[in-house]
Formats: sequence, structure tokens, C-alpha cells
Amino acid sequence: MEAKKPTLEDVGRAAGVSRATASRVISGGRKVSDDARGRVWHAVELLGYHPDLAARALAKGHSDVIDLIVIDDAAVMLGSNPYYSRVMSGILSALAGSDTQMRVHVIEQPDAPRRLDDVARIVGVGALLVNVPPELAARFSARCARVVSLGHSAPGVPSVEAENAEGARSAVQHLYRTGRRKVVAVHGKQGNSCATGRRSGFHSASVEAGHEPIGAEGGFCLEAGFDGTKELLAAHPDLDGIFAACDLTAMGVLRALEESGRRVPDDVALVGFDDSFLASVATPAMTSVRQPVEHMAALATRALLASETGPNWHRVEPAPLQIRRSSAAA
Amino acid sequence: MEAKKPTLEDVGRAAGVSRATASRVISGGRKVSDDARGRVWHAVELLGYHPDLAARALAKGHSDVIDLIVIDDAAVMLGSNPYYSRVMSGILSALAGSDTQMRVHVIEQPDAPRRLDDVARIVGVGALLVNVPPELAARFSARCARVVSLGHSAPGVPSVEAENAEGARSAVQHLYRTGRRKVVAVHGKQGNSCATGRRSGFHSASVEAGHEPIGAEGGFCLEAGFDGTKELLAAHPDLDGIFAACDLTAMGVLRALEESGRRVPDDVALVGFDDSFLASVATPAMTSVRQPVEHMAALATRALLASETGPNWHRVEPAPLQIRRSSAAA
DNA sequence: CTGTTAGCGCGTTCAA
DNA sequence: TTGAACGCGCTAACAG
Repeated sequence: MEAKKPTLEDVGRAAGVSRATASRVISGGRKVSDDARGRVWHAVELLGYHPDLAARALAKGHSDVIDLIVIDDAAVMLGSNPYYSRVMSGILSALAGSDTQMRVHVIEQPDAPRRLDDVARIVGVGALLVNVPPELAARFSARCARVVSLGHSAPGVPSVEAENAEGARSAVQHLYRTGRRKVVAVHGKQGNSCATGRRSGFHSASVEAGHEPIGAEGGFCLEAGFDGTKELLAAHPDLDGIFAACDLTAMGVLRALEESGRRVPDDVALVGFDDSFLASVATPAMTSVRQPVEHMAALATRALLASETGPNWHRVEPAPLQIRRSSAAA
Repeated sequence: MEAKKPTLEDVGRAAGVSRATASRVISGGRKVSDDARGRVWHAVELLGYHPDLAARALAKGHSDVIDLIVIDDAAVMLGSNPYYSRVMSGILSALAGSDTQMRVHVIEQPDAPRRLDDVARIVGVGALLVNVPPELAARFSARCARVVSLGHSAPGVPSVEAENAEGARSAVQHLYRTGRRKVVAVHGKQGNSCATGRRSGFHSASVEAGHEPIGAEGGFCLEAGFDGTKELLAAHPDLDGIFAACDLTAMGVLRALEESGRRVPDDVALVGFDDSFLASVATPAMTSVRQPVEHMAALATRALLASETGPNWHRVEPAPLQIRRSSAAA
């Protein structure tokens, strides 16, 4: 009934060559006569042959898989943070065409070092680290060289990041140039390298515009935006522009402003960071610094596939401002 | 330098048993003496042994992986649809503890049948189908029995779905009971089984409340909500309640209402469907029918792991209403 | 209960 | 350029 899956052996037999030759043809090796090559491909077509991934993995020593590794609370964050989805999207687009797959590991904080070690051991073609703190990334990197961190990490750990500081600067400059007179910020998570970059960009742009940098601490979440805004409004009722460290935070800002009776963009202009789909879904549509997450993830993936990463592999991608209604001139 | 990874052989030797016995112990087989079992685990600990997944996969015939299969446009949808993230979240939580991994395949429409066949061939423990139309799901199911569809599918295809009709009904009833007098709908994608269920729920609840069902067609996207609302407002300026087929659509409704100068919930009450994080992030926070996506995905995953699915495996989960500000009494 | 023996399907030497 | 042979690490029959 169930026709057994054809193996390389079968292909070789049908093509009148040995299994080894068939293997060479299929693996793209160049040391084969055009004649044999043709016969093998023909046989493959004829038999409907498909390589057995497990067997190949065993023979080669590692499977054709890119491992995405995220440290977070699986239940909560994966479902409510567009960032991760964008990363996957980028990986998958880089994988399209190749027969490499994507595997996802979400690791929760308790016991993260051990779990990371476990994963490091089984990594396939390479691993992408997301939201992995520098110390853990370094540890991982020591166990598995085929790795790239999304966002700046420990020295020696390959990474790709966005121009966070420059992005934040351009956001603030935009606000002042379009007539705002007092721009404040709700920052990201303390210690996070992206947050730090954006904070310093906000800082320098404020100073350059002749203003004292005013900001509230945050944590890349909705509540941070909401609470921070309430706090800032109380201390600075005359503020007319807000820079949020991420779109989710910006959503919180939006709600706080609405509850306080301030209109966006009429009374207060708002700029977020990420330019995730939240920005385009918000009312009013939100101006946001575009972090090219998909692009960055794809870049890293391609580098891993080509095994061109190394301790000094680093990329920094531009983060252009995406202007929408939330920052329209008053 | 690099100490070779210990193999089962090594473990057996260290424990004074054969490789086979060591394998039995580790694979949880019960046919081993407590004595041997203890010595093997001890050796495992001692050597830091970890099974080679590829080898195991080859020997067993399939790898320890759950395959998530989505048909959509990778670039666009994965990054902008919370639904998929929630599915992954559910799968991962069901996988926590086991040493099974999750693999993700996003297949784009052109050439979907072939791509699905490819994936069907390499499925590990089982596959979860998301957004795969019934015909394709049936085809897949014919090639790989270890499968569950998220959302009702073709007959004979195991599935888990939410009580779409009941959820929609309760949403509409809620609106009428809290004083609304003309509730309309923006529906989901034509032909989609979830959309159909919600549509019929809206329909019956409207009729029961003594109203003619009024709705606009949609497609589970932001634009649908926006355009549909504009259209409905034009034809029915007296509407004071809107049921949207999904949260994303509801976001579009929100924007259209805002642009038309209608206040939510003062002038118009709004209820979405899904209760994704969009609902809690929106301003005002959105009332939504909770689709327990994570739970459903976890359920399916556990069933696959226990291989307790079969052609007649079906689950229907309740979809309770989550009330927030967008439907507060006027 | 345990050890022995075959494969699982493929990559990769090493000669020819 | 090609083929034969070995090994990857593990599971599953089959004897004992």
C-alpha cells in the first residue's frame, strides 16, 4: 500500500550510478559529469525523491535549522509584542527558497542559563538571540559560535542593531522643527542597550534645541507610557510633544493624553519608536522611528546561512522617521 | 581540546551496561532494573550526556518537533497579526518541559499545495494548521495524519475552534441590554469558517432583539473596519453600536468613528472579537469576545504529543465576553 | 531484565 | 570522475 519513501540508493540505481554520486549531485557538488548529473536529476523527478532531513543532519553533524532564541515570558510577551513576530517574519523571508527551517525557543528567566546551554548544544545552522542580556549572550556565544544577537550585546558577540540614538534624535528634531516648544520623553527599560541609545539621542537633540532634557522612566510597556505621561503632565503642564521609547509605550501615552483631555496632534504631538503595526493601527496614526526589524533579522539569518559571522561581525542599520498624523503641525 | 560529546555508548560503558539498556533508561522504558537505572542516570549526570536529536530522529523515523504551518504572506501578516503570536505562545507553553521543539513554516499562496506537500513529508510529532483552507487541509491530512486544524476545517480533519457564533451573540446581546438601539456589524472574510460563525451569531442575536441584521462585508483587516464603518454611517446615521469580526477590524472602526466625530462609547459602543492585546491597548480599551487562542493551540499540541488525535478529534472552546470601556453604557 | 545485532539515510573519505 | 566502505548516534527486534 504505502510506497516506501525512495532513498538515495534508489535514485542511484534508477540513474545507473552509485549512491555516492547521487549524493554529490543533490548536494550541489561540482565533481560530477554532466551526463551523470542529468540522469540523477531525472531519477529524482521520476521517483519523487526528497532527502531525509534527519539522516542528513546526523551525517553532517547539524540540522538545517535556524534557531530563534527569545528570553521572555512565553505566555505573555510572545502574544503581545509585535517585535518578536517581526523577527520571525524576517528570518522566514531569508529562509524562503532554502530548505532550512526555523525553530523557536522561548526561555523564561528562572533557570535561563541552563536552558540556554541546552539549546546551544543542539543549534543547527545558527542561532538568533533576542532579548538575551549580554552576560547570557556571552555565555551562549562561548558554547556556540554560530550566533548573532539582535541588538548590541557583550563584546565578542556578533550583533545587528538599529541606529537607536540617531533615530531618537531625528524624532525630537522633527518635533521641534514642526513648531513644538517643549518635548519630553518616556524612556525604555533601564540597562537595555536599545533604550540607552534612544535615551541619549533624545538627550542630545533636546540640548541642541536649547532645552533641558525632561523624561520619565519606563519599561517598554503600555503602563510605562500611561503612568509616565500622567506624571509628566502633572510636572510640566505646558508640554506639547512626547517621544516614547517604543510604540507600545506610545499607546499608553495616547491613552493618558486622551484621559487628560489633550488632543493629538492638536495639543500634543507624539512620536513612537519601532514603527510596528501598532503605529499604523493607532488613532491617530502614529509617527514612529522605523526600526527595520524584519530586515535586521533577515540580515543576521543570511549571515548565519553563509557562515560569515564571527566575533567581529556587527551591523548597524538606519532607523528613518516615519511621519504620520500624530505629529502633524498643530 | 574540544572534549567529544559523550554518546550512549560512553554512558553504557560508564554505567557498566550495554548501550541498549542505557537507551531504555533514557527513553523512559520500564523494562529495566532499578539498579541499572540508577547507574545509568548517574553516568549521564557524570558525563553530562545529552541525546543527539538527529540520531534519535533518524532511528525513530520522525523528529521531536511540532510543526506550525501558516498560510499567509510571511512579510506582512506574521508581523502584524497578534493571532499567530498567540498560537505560538500556546504551542510553546504546551511544549515546556518536554524536549520537543517548535518549527514554523509560513507558506504563501502561490504554490501552496506543493509547499504543503513538502512540509507534510517532514512533519515531526505533529502539525498545527492555521489559516489553511479546508481543501488544502484535507489534502495535507491525507498525507500526514498527525495534524490538527485551528478553526473548523474539512470533514475528517481534526480541529479545535472557538464558539464563534455564541461569542458573537453574547456581544450583540450585551450591546442591546446596555441600552443600545441599533447595532450593526463589520464582518470577516467571506468563506472563512470563523467569520461565518460570527456572522450567524450576529444575525440571530439581532433578530432575537427584534432588529434587522445590518452589516458590511470585511476581511479581518484594518481597512475593512474603516471602510465598512464609513459606509454604515452613511447608510445608517442612527447606529449606536458596532460589532467587529476581529480586533484589528475594530481598530479600523475606531479610527473611522473618530474621524466622523463620534465618541466611543458615548455615541457609539464597540465590541471586537479575539481579545488580543490590541483590545487592551486601544483607546478606549476595547470590549471584545475572548477567543482563547493560546489555550486552543496548547490543547491541540498536547493532543498531538499524546497522539490522541484522529479523524474525529474535535474540540470547541467557549468564547466569553471581555467587557471594557468601549461598550460602557452611554 | 539485558546484551547483541541490525539497520535508519546520508555525507565523506579513500582508492581506483 | 566515480564507487565502495565506513561512520554519525540511536532505537528496535530478537535472543538469551
